[in-house]
Order: sequence, then structure tokens, then C-alpha cells
Amino acid sequence: MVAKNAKRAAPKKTKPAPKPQVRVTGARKDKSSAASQNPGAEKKWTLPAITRREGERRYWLMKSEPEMFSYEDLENAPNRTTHWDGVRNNQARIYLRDQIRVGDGVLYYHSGGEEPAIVGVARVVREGYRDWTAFDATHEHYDPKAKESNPWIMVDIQAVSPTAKPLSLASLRGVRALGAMVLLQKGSRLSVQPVTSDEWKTILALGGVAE
DNA sequence: GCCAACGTTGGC
DNA sequence: GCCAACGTTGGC
Repeated sequence: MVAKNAKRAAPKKTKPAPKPQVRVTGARKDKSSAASQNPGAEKKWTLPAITRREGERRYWLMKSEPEMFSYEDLENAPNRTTHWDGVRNNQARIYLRDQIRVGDGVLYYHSGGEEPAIVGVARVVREGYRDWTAFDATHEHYDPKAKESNPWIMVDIQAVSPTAKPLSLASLRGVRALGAMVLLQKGSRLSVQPVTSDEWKTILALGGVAE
């Protein structure tokens, strides 16, 4: 499949972000005793169990270079769905693995072009699973250092609707309600970023998108 | 464990 | 193409 997240040979983006206020009910045991007792066997990774408030939904922004994989590419993909592979940043991995769940909203952002902009809305249709491209030596996103015990993670997203027009980064900077948005912070590089529900509403309104 | 060197992201 | 910001690596 296509590498959403990667320019050349390397995967993608990064950035600091607000701490999620999630209650983690299932303790992660990445360094379980099983592994230490059995050093030869790499521990299998499993999706952490996370409890959300009833009906809670979260929102994210994902970056892609349009030449790599544009929003239009997503719309044209089978079932308007693709897997978001190639994320090779630890903070983004934590979001993909521990925070993002089916049904979450996604803002699709085109980076690197002449006019960086949010161009569409998508939704998460499959949550965190092993990004196999990291283990495929022939794949563009191969990571020789990837470990099965702590794999890179991908999710599947499905196109919902393009925005009526691209919401350029420059124009978003002028929107007061978005002053704290991660995307607009200096040095913001994370390719998977959290978005607040207020920011989500503001952007969908600006983009003329009614989910 | 510090931190300099290096590589990458991505706006401009 | 420039370069600031950030992440990673590796020497010590």
C-alpha cells in the first residue's frame, strides 16, 4: 500500500502534544517478566485496553504530503479506506497505539506543498495494529531496528468528506479559537496530533463539513 | 547521563 | 533553497 507517512525512504512526522486524559485500565507490560525469563522469545505486542467515558470520541490531525498520499487518493482507495503506515516517531506511536480508537475523527492535512492545508475529514475504522511495513526489508518504510515487542503502529482511516475548500495553515493562524491548536504551535512536527473537540467543531464549520 | 553532531520535517 | 525546530545517535 502507499506510504502515507514518509518522504523519501523515511517515515514521518512528529511533535509534542497535550497529554491525553485517558484512564488506562489495562496496565501495559512491555517489560513483562515473561520476556526476561525467556530472552530468546520476543514478546508479542497487544493493544492496550483503555477505558473512555461512555460515548467519548476523540479527534486527531494526520499529516501527509499530497504527492505521497493525498486526500483524493484516500477517496479513491478501495472502500475509501487506507492504512496509515510509516509513522516512525515515538510520540505518534503512543497516540496510534494507546489513544486512537474506532470512530475517532481525523482532520486530513496536506503538508509540504505550496499551500499547507487541512483538506478533508476522515474517521478511524480500525485501531492500532502492527505496522508490518517496518518489518518488510523490501518496503520503503522498512525499519531495521523495529522490534516485535514494541512495533510501530498503524490505524485504518476512511474518507468522510473533503472540506469545501482547503483550510490553509495561514488562514487557520488567523482564527482565534484555534490559538492553542497543536498544528499552529511553533516547531510543530508531529504527524499525528490530538485535536480538541472545540477545535474540531471550529474546523468543520470553517470547512463546511457536516459529518 | 550529558551533549555535540547529524538527520529530518516542513514552513516560508 | 534556507533554516529553525526537533529527534536520534554515539562518544565520552
